[in-house]
Amino acid sequence: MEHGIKPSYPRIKILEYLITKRSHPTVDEIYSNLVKEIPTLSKTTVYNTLNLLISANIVRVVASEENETRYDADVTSHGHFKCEKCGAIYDFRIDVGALKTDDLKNFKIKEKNVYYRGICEECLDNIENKI
Amino acid sequence: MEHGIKPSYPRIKILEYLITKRSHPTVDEIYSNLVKEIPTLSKTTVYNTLNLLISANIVRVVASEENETRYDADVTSHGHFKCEKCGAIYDFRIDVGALKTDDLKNFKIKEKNVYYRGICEECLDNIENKI
DNA sequence: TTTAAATTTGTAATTATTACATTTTTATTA
DNA sequence: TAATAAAAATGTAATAATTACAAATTTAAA
Ligand SMILES: [Mn+2]
Ligand SMILES: [Mn+2]
Ligand SMILES: [Zn+2]
Ligand SMILES: [Zn+2]
Repeated sequence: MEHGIKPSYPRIKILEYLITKRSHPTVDEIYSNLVKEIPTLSKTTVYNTLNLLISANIVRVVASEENETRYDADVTSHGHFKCEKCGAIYDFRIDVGALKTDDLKNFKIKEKNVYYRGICEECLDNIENKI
Repeated sequence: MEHGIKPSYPRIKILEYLITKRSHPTVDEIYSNLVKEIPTLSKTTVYNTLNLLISANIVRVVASEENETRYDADVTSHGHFKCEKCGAIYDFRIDVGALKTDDLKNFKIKEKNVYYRGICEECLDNIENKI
């Protein structure tokens, strides 16, 4: 595994889950799905591994207003949209660098997050079709 | 109180705390400070009141990566910067409307959050002075 | 193969938040 | 004003997320 982390089986599977699913899952989602394949997996290992991946900058936490921590293996700059109907978190492209932030000119910015909330296209369509 | 909420004493004090302090406090901070003045205050009341103010759109939750909910009585559009040294959350002006988001053109956006993390000017100065 | 180091596990502790029944306060009406 | 009803606040218990930590297991090194 990259960044000097030893690639144990649980670690590989957890990162693989994040990369392939791209659902910005919670610890619970990761654990519930992987425990089928790795019956000895513990939730503590999921927490440990995610925190390890975060300190290695391979994984990021999705900023949100909810008190549910969601994880993302895409560490490139992009925004998140959470649908309040279906709960899904969508990625979207956004040029965060284009934003002028004079107020922070003497601050050291390490990470930028853009988080929107609303109703996704699919849920809007469903509402229309019900009428 | 605005928006049809009856202005009880705890409600007034909680909103007043948010407006005057502007520190984006946690429930714990609000409770710990106000209980000095209102000895019968309960933490549940703080939670109830904040949730009430949120549904009335008088108060917003600050989006972040931490699992600590922080509240803000400034519901106008602005960004938040969290200093990882001192923990303070700074407001900054940002023109969120300037961001193009073609990916979300068929989505209904209800709320936009911009959250930065890094080191604030004051903490950077302190680090320099120690050298 | 022995030994040491790293990783994983399970349980307990901590913390944040909500649920809910009871009490208190406030407003309404006789 | 006194009785009543409605709203708000309180305290405790329940739930859920996360971390702490010691013991067990696995992996790597000698
Ligand atoms: Mn993402
Ligand atoms: Mn603010
Ligand atoms: Zn949706
Ligand atoms: Zn600082």
